[in-house]
Amino acid sequence: MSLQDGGTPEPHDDGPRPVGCGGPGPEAGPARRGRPRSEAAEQAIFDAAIALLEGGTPLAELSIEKLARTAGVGKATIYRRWPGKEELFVDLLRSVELPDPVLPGTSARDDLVTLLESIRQRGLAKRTSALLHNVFSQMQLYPKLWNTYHHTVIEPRRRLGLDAVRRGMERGEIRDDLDVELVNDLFTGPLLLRTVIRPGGTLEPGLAERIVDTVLEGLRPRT
Amino acid sequence: MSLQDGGTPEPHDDGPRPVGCGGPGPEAGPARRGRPRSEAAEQAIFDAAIALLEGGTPLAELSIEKLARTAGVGKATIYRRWPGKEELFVDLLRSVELPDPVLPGTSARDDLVTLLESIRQRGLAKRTSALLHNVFSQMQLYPKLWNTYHHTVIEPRRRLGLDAVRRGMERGEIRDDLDVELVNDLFTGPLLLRTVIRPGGTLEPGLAERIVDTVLEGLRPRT
Amino acid sequence: MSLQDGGTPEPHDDGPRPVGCGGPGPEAGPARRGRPRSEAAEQAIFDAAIALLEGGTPLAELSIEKLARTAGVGKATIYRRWPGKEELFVDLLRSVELPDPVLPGTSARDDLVTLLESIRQRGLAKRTSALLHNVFSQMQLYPKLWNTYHHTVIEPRRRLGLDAVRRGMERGEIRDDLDVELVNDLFTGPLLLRTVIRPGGTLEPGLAERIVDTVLEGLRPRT
Amino acid sequence: MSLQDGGTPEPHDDGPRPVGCGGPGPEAGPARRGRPRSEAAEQAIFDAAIALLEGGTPLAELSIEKLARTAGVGKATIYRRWPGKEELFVDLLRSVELPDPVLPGTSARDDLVTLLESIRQRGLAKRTSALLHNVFSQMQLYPKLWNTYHHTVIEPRRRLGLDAVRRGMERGEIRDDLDVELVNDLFTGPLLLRTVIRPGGTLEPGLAERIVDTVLEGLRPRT
DNA sequence: TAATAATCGAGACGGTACGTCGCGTCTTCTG
DNA sequence: CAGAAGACGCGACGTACCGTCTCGATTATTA
Repeated sequence: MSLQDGGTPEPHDDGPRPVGCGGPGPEAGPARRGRPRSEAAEQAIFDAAIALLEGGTPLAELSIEKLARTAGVGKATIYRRWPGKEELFVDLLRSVELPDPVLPGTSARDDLVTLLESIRQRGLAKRTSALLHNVFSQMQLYPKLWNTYHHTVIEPRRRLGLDAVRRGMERGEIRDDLDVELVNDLFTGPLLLRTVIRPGGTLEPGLAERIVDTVLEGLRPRT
Repeated sequence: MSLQDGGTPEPHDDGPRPVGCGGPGPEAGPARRGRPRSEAAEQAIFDAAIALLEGGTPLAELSIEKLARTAGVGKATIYRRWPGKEELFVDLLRSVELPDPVLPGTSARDDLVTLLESIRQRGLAKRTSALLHNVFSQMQLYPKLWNTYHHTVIEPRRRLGLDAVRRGMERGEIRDDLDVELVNDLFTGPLLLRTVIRPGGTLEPGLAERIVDTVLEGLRPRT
Repeated sequence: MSLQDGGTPEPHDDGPRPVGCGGPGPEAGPARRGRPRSEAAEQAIFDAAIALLEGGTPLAELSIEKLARTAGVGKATIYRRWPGKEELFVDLLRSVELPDPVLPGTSARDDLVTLLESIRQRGLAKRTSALLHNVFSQMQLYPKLWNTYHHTVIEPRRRLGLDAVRRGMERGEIRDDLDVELVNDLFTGPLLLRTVIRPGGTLEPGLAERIVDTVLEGLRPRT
Repeated sequence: MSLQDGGTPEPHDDGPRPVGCGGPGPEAGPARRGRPRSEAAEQAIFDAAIALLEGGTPLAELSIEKLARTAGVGKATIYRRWPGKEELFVDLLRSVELPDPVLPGTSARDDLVTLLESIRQRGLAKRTSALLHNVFSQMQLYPKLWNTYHHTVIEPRRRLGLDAVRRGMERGEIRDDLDVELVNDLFTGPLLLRTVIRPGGTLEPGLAERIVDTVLEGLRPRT
């Protein structure tokens, strides 16, 4: 599925239309024929989807039929772009996702705080935006949607965390006798718990710092 | 929703039928008239649901229609018992859920290890049983199903964790200048992360101990 | 296709529903199960079809979708009864067809005049009723519809004509050295020509007598 | 509809293009600009249509879309030439229709036999050619197609028949106290009955003569 | 024992959505 | 310009489920 290409956030297209160049320059393309797809229609579809989701429509009830009607678009125009609902939602989701954070690299603590803060921000955005909250909280229904989201959004950030932990171990900031994967989960687990599993969980400011510091220091009373 | 009554695992019934007794003997009720509901039908419905889910049917495609057909049961027989799919699944889920663990109370570490181990076991059960994994991993689609599961399964265990942490603070095993909720999340977050958010995550034996000990001790290198 | 059973003008049904008894009495049936089909719905479908056709809708544009909408009926209710448009139209057509004429048998001339007069009447009915005219004049599009109509309506009347001609030959009213089929066509051909092939053709009163008498007497001038 | 012009068998064109000359040289017209229409495309369309119809496609299922795909032609290229399916079929039909017969004029009998024989030949051609039979037998669906065919093919031959009958009356070969229209229908009706209404009807050699002679002589036994 | 009443499997009911196909129009690029 | 290619909004196709509603038949309690 081209949705997992990870790099290009371009809309999906596995139809009969020649997928284009792949070459280095725009002059290399075989000049795809026929009327090009309307960007306006594409935007109308996205807009309608967001409007419906913000209007309270649950993801499970967002039918292609209603979507086309709201967008003033033919159903075929949607099916021409995405094979089904799931792929459409992946694009929709990616179009509003925050970009990967840039880690300062000054220390393991700073990196981890930055990373967790970006997760918190995303969680807050989800909370304020009915759209994202709805989509994300119900996303596990759709395996393809979930997998794609996992590969393109979750996994890259997980790697950021793993790298930060590894660097911290090399610098002596973190014990190096521990499993890197486990250590990473100790940081991200609590935050994701509040964001995804317990959607009502509080994501107050400073939470990222508190988690990082508490995990780093441990819970034992200091004598 | 009567599904949140928490205590009685009896099937839902908000129909015209007098709700009956709940008492120990048949003489306590107003003696409901007419043909009693068939337990065989009920079991056939559960069996069919489990068979279909284990057969690979995604939860989203498990229609009432197909369920009734597979179970050899009339659709009305299903709707007479549950208002919809979600409520049926709640009952189905509860019927295979493990009971709450009993904490030894000997120390905060022991309590938390016991609690996390029970979560791990449930995760393993989900992994071996295609049924539960399917239901749980896709459950967030159905808000009611999710809420009910949250209230009846997740929340009680969260309270167990909170109590264990609080007791640990009182006993001086855990720093008491920390937020109890946060501390609890530090323990359960990593495990739920692997169970729910990252379903491929490893749940190897000893994971509970490792999480608890690492979080308790912190990540700072010991001099 | 049960539409060619010729005898019973009952609606078509080749679905999963057990077709019933076939036995001699109504008590022999295996007591078909489930909710019986609604006669009201059936009538509503017919009414809507007639209303639409009389309202000027060409047969080719009479979609099942519009029909269901007009009748206030689900599409499945239509497809449950007829496999497609053609079979529905056969029933519709038969429901307004005139019954076979009864031939007096007094003479070949009387029989043939009666037969042709009934064809003329049907043609006139078609002309006044936009419904029948539309259906019939465009019917040849649908091979199944045409075949069924041919077998159940046209062919029986053709046999009536053949019998009348044969009796006339036996009685000495008609030369018996001629092909019966050809003779019959000499009578019915002109009338059907005006009715079907040249729909604007005149079907004035007395036409049946004139055709029969002219064909019987021949065109040669009497000396 | 320009399709009823009767004379020129040129393809329909009511578009913006100046209709051109018909003259022998390019200097006679207003010098139409731009690329001229491709005759190859036109032929490809006809060929594709005939191939599909002979391949068994019913007229009702011969979509413009499939036609263009089969012909390797853009849909616009078809719509540029004909307003719709019907007009295309008229041209298609005319391109394979036999020319009007030339009546010998020696006697009413000879004229009528010649005329009926040409109808019989057309019927036979239809029977051997799956194309024409399909088109003609299903043509009544399309009112415009039917009307055009009627005006350009049927009506001229009807006039031929009427003239022949009239001449026969003037010559004393046919009783002149009869309605000319009726007499004509007596001849053509039986043959068209077998050709169109009862497509399985036999069109054996000598049928034309037998019909004409029988109608002329009448059915009364000669004493 | 007979009447009553709620259940059973079965399936029809009016709807909504599915994903596909064809309509006739349009918009792009190539000849 | 006309050519092919194909996207556009639209609407019908035939199927699947939704949740509700009759059916005849079954199985209890109550009279």
